[in-house]
Amino acid sequence: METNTGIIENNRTQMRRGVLEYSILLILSSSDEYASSIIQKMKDVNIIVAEGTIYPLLIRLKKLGLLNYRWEESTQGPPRKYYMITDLGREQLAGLDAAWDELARGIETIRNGSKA
Amino acid sequence: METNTGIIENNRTQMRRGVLEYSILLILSSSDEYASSIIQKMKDVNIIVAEGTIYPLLIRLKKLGLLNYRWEESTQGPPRKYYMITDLGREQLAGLDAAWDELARGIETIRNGSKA
DNA sequence: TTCAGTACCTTGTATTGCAAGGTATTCTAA
DNA sequence: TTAGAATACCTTGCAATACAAGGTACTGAA
Repeated sequence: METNTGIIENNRTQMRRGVLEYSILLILSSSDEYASSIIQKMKDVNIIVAEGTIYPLLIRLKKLGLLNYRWEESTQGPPRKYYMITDLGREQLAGLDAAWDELARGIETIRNGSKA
Repeated sequence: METNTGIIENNRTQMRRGVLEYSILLILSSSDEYASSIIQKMKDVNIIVAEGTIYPLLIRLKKLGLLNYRWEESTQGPPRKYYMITDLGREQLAGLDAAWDELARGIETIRNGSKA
């Protein structure tokens, strides 16, 4: 059992890594969210990400001017840091959309080539 | 000018990284190739990869038993090391196909969610 | 006042892609 | 025969970064 620390699981992780920032910007482009809710939304689509990954990343994207945040009280625990996307963030997101499309097209092409 | 060492280029690279092994296995699943021709085939679909990346990777995949190679004379230079995929390689490739599909579906879902 | 739940954040480690540099073979032209 | 260009192989060292693990702090209930 647990033979699955192999190539596949490893690559699944690698693939995820490539789209982390992209996913975050995508999620925030439709609504403001706080770290835990972003993690949950990603988990919902099987993109698993750890806390230790998301916090530094959000801070980095904030520093780059792609995100901002506001504090908001919660009735069920400590205050939440809601992140929102900036205009610059939306600009960059458009570029990432294009990058993703290009990659997906590339993979598709190789895949089809291997059927020929 | 050259403001493009920014988030986008960086992420484009990151995205590529996630699919390096996958692309190599895909390419080798349809024909045997040597390092330079793999690099060229990937470049053809806009997945840029450096020599210093591909050689260690091929060696690693060989060690893992996913690839094998044979030497072949060339009329235009030094002998070429042709890599071929093994049965184990094909098995793993199937897993990577699934991993890619899952990721692509996940991104697609988030994307559509952000239109709603 | 203690515990569980939620939310935030930091540190250290390990992986790994790539730039740069290096070796070797073949062919061509001087 | 020797110099250079083209092709092909490979290694070393650096930098980036995801994550596991560990830590702080606020809230409400028992």
